[in-house]
Amino acid sequence: MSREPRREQLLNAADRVVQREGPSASMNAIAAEAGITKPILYRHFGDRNGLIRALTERHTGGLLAAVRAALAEPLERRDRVEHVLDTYLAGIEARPQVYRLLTHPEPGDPSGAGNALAPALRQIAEEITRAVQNQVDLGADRDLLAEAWGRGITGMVLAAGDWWLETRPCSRTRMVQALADLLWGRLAAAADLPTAVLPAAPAEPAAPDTD
Amino acid sequence: MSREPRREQLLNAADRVVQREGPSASMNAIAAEAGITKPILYRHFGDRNGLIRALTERHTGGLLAAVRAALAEPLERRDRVEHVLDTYLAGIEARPQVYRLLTHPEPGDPSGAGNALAPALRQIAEEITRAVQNQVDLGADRDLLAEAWGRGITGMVLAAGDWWLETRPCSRTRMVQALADLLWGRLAAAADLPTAVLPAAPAEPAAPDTD
DNA sequence: ACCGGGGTGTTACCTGGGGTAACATCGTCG
DNA sequence: CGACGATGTTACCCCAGGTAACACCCCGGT
Repeated sequence: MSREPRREQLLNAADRVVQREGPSASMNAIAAEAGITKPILYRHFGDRNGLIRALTERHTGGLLAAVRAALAEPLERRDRVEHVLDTYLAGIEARPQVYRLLTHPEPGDPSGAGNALAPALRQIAEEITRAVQNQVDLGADRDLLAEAWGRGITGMVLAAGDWWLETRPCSRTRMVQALADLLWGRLAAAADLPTAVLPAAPAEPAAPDTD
Repeated sequence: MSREPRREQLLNAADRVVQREGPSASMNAIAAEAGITKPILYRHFGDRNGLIRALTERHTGGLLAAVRAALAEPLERRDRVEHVLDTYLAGIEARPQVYRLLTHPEPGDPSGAGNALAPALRQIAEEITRAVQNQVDLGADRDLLAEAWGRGITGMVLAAGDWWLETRPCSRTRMVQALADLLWGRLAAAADLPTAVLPAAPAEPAAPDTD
């Protein structure tokens, strides 16, 4: 038979293991879960990265499509942005395993710049960039701003969403509001607090652990 | 003699190797560079993570201190934010090796949520949170907003800075402007572009709000 | 009926990295 | 001197990624 069906079965097994043990699951474990041995996995996926990549693509497709759709909703801009934020947070909330794969940069990557965002997130960043380019009038700077903002917003949501998932400090809608407010310049618009400036020395205000 | 001097020498060697081979350099390689063998490294640093952590702390101290200082500059808020952004970008620009360590989440981490930001970046996020809490009047939501924004801004700068370092699409000051503009709500304030709806949409809404 | 190819699967092995045990040495301080 | 705390070593363990060589099974072509 064509290799595709088997591949799917193997991915199912890999999926189970990864959801149980995290993205660092060993090839042996995955093979065992599939009831077979390693060489078969390597025949199908080349190497570990290939397997993880296939798994990631399979999982992130839904989230990416959802974000893309949210970016195209015919809403007021603020509502659309909130919708996108909510879509992303809902996605990572519903399936944390997906989230783990999503943010897993490059399994055993060589290093260097360019991998602060995992591939799946890079795709989301590109969607945002495209949406900004298509929807917002930014004058001559549009390309630069759209790209920088696409990456920046993606990173912002990644880091904030990660923190939210971990500590659950508030409801999802409230988190969406907080992030949308940030994007809407609330940081810039808010008033100064009166004093609260550093005393005089470069000393510590409260608890600056010097790691 | 106290262990400290030797430790420093070992860190120097590790530093050389990491800068040459990236953060995935092996303990053997580091030991060889130091002219010794593995067990000594383990005596000093416990395990690989300990070594990398020590290396990271050594390198990121400067950047963290610089960012902290920038956050406390007595400037208009916009200028202060630009100053912080510029400080960060200048830091990663000047020493990309530092940057690599900075963003290296947890060497061989177990996975899960909470490590989207590497430890060093988490410290930066905390600094931002503190600064926002101390300097900006955000009403009742201050704690939530400050924390969410601290993480969010850090992630934004991480992702955008990563892209900037990699592709160098513009000068540093221009990049700073782009990010500050984003934080200042320029995305929200800009006008809509006229049409630019998705071409592949199944059906076009008769009177889409604002697309 | 035979054979070959593409699929399935296996056992056994290599490489190399993290990490440890056991042992040997040197210098200093009581 | 002896003990301690540092230096260092060789040799080993465990396990993960990855590969070689071999075996089976089915199906379609000649």
